Amino acid sequence: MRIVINMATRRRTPQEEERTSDGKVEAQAALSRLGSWLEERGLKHSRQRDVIVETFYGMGGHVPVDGLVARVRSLDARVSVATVYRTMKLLAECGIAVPRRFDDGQTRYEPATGRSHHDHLICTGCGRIVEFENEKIEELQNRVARSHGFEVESHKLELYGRCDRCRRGEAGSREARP
Amino acid sequence: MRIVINMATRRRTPQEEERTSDGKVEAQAALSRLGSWLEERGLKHSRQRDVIVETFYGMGGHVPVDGLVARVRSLDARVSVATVYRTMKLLAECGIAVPRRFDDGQTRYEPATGRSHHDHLICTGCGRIVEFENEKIEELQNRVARSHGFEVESHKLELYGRCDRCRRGEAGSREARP
DNA sequence: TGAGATAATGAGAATCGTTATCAATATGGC
DNA sequence: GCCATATTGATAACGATTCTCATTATCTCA
Ligand SMILES: [Mn+2]
Ligand SMILES: [Mn+2]
Ligand SMILES: [Zn+2]
Ligand SMILES: [Zn+2]
Repeated sequence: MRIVINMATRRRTPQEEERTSDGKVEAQAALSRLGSWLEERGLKHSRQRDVIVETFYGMGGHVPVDGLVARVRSLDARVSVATVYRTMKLLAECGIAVPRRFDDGQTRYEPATGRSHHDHLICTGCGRIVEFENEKIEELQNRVARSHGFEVESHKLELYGRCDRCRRGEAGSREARP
Repeated sequence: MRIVINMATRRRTPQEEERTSDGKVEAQAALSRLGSWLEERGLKHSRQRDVIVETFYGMGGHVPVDGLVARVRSLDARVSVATVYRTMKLLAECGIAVPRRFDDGQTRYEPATGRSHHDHLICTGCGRIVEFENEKIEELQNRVARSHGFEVESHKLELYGRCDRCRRGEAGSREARP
């Protein structure tokens, strides 16, 4: 077995993340990170920000804002949509969440703490989203960009298709169809 | 020199297309293709569809709908936005135009006739859009998808970064900033 | 050529996701 | 607790696109 500190601190792959994350510890880390980020720039804490962060981390995956609003409101019915949108923007700014816009015109957020860059496979049947990393593709992207005089700052790579489950006729849907 | 028929009929690369397309001949081809497509399903053709197709092909590149509307209206001020949207959807359906949604929330269309699949480099400085094809990336995409049980139907690959011109400080803008 | 059937159009209302406005409220340092 | 000010909630506004529906154009066939 490896040294525990090592296991805990290195970046996890998407697959590992999916297996190990239960939301609770991640949420705590995110909250304290948000806390110091806010203090550094003279901003204030709030009850609703805490609720939103905890709920967000509790949901996991690629969370659409309206879904998050619904879940948050089941805990505190007075939280407004505006606050949820504002808070998720904050989380993106301070590196706690990453916004994703797939092809269905709504922004989803996914937890970012301790996770590495990855791209997405999206099932056009059931909406399932699978993450992958491919160093070779990234390398080729940089190469083709440079050959056209570009320096890549970011990229978007989404593969749309049918997952194995859907090709067999089942219609399981764990993530809402995007 | 190669045989002329061969040069004229094979699919052109993005770069060749950019150099050779003047819009006029392409527009004629597109119009007749649209004509038979409409007749095949008992639809009618119309003055405004002709104007829209001609204008669209005259503009070239990656045309935002509002830009197309403006240009069309300079020829016929009565054409409504609804008609332009409807027509562009038609053109997409019959394979004359391809819709593209880059990261600025508006749909652009590009001419599709006789062009091959390609992806895009987008300059975050001036909005310039450069097209590229990379067979190796496509191959790797299929491979990674299959390894996760997916069969790719379509994909989106966009590389965002700064072009050579912009990195040198110029701010030339041939395509509107997306 | 003209009537009838129906597809297409134009104007504007409606939609959707998101952001802006602004008065009311909460927070944090003193 | 007080005050300055950051945050909130309710709702209006927004931009892109689609929908509605009454009017108009196109096509077919006599
Ligand atoms: Mn992800
Ligand atoms: Mn293109
Ligand atoms: Zn599926
Ligand atoms: Zn540029």
